[in-house]
Amino acid sequence: MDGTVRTRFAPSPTGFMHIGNLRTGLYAYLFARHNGGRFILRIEDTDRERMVEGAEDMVYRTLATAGMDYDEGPDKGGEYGPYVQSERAGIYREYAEKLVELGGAYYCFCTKERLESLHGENGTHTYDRHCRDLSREEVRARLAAGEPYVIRQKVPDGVVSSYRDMVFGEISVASEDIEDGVLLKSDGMPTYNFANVVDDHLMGITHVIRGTEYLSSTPKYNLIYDAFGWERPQYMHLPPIMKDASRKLSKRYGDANFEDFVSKGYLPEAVVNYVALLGWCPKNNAEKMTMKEMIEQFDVDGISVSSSIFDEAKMRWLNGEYLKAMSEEEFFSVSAPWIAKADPDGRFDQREISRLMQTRADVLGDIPEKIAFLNEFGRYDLGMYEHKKMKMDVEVAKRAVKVAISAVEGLDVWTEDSIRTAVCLAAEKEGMKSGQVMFGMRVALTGQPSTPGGAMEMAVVLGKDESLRRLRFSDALLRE
RNA sequence: GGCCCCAUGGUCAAGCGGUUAAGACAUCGCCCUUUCACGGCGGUAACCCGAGUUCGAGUCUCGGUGGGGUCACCA
Repeated sequence: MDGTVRTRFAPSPTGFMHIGNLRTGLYAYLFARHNGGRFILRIEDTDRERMVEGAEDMVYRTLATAGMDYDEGPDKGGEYGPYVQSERAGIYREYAEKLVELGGAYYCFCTKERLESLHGENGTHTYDRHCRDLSREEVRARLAAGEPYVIRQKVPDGVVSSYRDMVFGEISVASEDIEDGVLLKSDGMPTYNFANVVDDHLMGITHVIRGTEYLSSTPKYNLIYDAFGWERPQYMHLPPIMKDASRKLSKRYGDANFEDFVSKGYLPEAVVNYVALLGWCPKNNAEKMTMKEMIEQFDVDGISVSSSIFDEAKMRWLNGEYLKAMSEEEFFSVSAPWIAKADPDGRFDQREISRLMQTRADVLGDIPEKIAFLNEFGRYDLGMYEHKKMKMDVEVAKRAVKVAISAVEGLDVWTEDSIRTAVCLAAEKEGMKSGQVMFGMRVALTGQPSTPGGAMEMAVVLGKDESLRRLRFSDALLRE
């Protein structure tokens, strides 16, 4: 032990990485990096039935795109491997047997039927310690006879197991409230709890960072450390992230998972940034932070004890901040695929569209819908021409569109400036306010009540031919 | 039900015995503007309830209520 902080992220490969899971890993990562320590990835696949094909790769991919680099892991190696629990089965058995020797565990031959008869009224199962005091000889004989068995923890009587959690403080549970849980299953695989204790110890984990679902069972695991004579790690339990006031975000309902957000057009760094804020507030109260800043600022004092509700609206806002902070070039490179969805043939000026979208989209996925009018233009509701403040109605619009057509049809140079000059001049000649002409022109060009830019910008994006075609179409529509 | 934990605006949250109870998102209004945005300015909005402790309580203690977690050969 050289005092180096070592934390681990230990997901089980049972599906997508949801936001709550990601945050747990992120805090473990930030804590390790903040303290100049090491961050370890361990795959917990002791439950073969729930394993999902490809889920392990998803873990690697997610960590990579989230920017959480680890020092040791299944695909990275390290001196404490293997880092996949299914490859460590022999180790757990060895330690379980050793714990029996040490008096901290015992063999149990109870059948499933017997166990089921123990079920309480509320669906609770409390093992009655039936096999706890079997004689050494009997155990040996039944083992030799090949009877199936599990190894259970022998919880000492009359003690209160307590520890100081880094975020929740003192937690104590009396031993009469702790069951003699299974450590090694009849298939020879360890239960999650036992594998965790053994692995965390063997891998030199100094700080165990995980969700509050383990807050009240930690005293039980500590008893195992004690029985082995091992030093206990520090614990940092994290409150849950909720979907609403009473439901947790969960994999089962397909809630909020990282990859989904990325494919919806969220920037990975924005998602990570937002998730970091759910349950943690840095001393300087900053909200938009780079990973580097988060590492610098990360502090246990800022972690909250109460649960928080995931708010996509705020994440949208944060994502928009990231988008706006990009250079035009950077934004173009990330927005281009989304622009192409609405304009697959590249008929329009993609760079110009990108420029217009940068301040108008919070999420890249908003882009196709906002520019759908590029490829979809036809009859539309004339009510769009109504605008009290601009003193617009269909009658004014008829004149406006006419003026707009006459103003621009002879134009050789097609830029915002040249169009504006021509339109203003024509409006003045007709005794109209230029704003009215432009308002009418914008609607006539797009058939939309709201557009990602003004009339000049829309005209430039559409180009002269398409602009005139649309203005004439609208002119005809208006006089029907 | 037993045990453990939690409780500041709609949401994220600051606050750690004395504050006009921050800030952000959302929302509303105004300004800017050729529309929509962006941007700027401003508004509405909170300490779950009840007892204590204290000169003084969002902050400490206890009780209640509400919510979450856990009680598996799942993780």
